[in-house]
Amino acid sequence: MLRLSKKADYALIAMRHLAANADRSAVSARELAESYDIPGELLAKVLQKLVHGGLLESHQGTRGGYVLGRPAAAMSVAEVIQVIDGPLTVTACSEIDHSCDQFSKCNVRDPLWRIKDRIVSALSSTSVAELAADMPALPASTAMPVAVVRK
Amino acid sequence: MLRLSKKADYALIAMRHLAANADRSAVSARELAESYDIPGELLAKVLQKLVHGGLLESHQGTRGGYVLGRPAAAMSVAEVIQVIDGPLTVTACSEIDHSCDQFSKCNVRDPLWRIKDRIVSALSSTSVAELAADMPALPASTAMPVAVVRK
DNA sequence: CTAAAATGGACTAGTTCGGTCGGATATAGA
DNA sequence: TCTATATCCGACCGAACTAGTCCATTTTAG
Repeated sequence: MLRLSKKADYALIAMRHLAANADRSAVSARELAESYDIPGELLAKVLQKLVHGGLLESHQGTRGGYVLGRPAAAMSVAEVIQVIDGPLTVTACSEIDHSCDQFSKCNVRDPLWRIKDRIVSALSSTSVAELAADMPALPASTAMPVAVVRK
Repeated sequence: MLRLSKKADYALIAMRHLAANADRSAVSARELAESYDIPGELLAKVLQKLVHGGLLESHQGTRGGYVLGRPAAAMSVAEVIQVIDGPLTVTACSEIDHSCDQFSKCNVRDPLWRIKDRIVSALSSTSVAELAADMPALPASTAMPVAVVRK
């Protein structure tokens, strides 16, 4: 699998939106949720975590909302994911967690850790700014010719 | 997260073992399970999947067991994982699955797919043979000086 | 014939995940 | 000062998934 969680997805979508509209003032959780059809209260949680992680700044009260905590170029996809889902690990074990039943006898740990490093580097070398630069703007309906979908 | 499943772990451990002992005759599921403290019947299922996927060959009956289906150098970690856990996907959506609620409005899909490609390439470029070459042999207790573990 | 092995389906307990609910606090603007 | 609109935060819930179990069948070497 290696799939990232829905919360992490939502976080990246929100970060990308805020990066693309960095000029505008704070954007509310509600506005983001409606723009992307994300359950509002869940997105709110995600945004709060991003605030705790220092990736966003929040402004409470009427006309409040969220703004990037740092320049988009200085925040990586890896950071966003880690703030939401915790440490990036491919295996159950890590340098500080030997609790896996197979730890002592495991014969694939080292090579897998090395693969993990490559994955982390792929995620770390992509900045939120790059996410935002990737596609035109939001409402510009991405009219790419969708390939025929067969079940 | 991005963690791979326990079954995939078990599969890799087994593949590595069989690659390292490719000279010997078939190894039984039971023997593998005992060597690595893996629940026997679960490992059996995993091995069966690997057979279906063509990565292993099985011999039934007394003194039966499993052997590599191809040279270890011709099987990648990516293949093993896919045979066990299905297609490698980072996002809920893919080229053939647009069922994600956010698909139409998603603004991070393309960059994430590109990251996925990098991950797949990391997994595809590591062969089972490399796994096996990585550490000495099995019982040679890896006496690496374990760093002090705190909490 | 028998013991050891793979095969394969059904089932279960536990955990995680996505999502919801409710209340508390903060604040801009009328 | 009052109110609508926000963030904040903890508790909760159902569904899906995961790891693991159980059991019955088939194959085959000795």
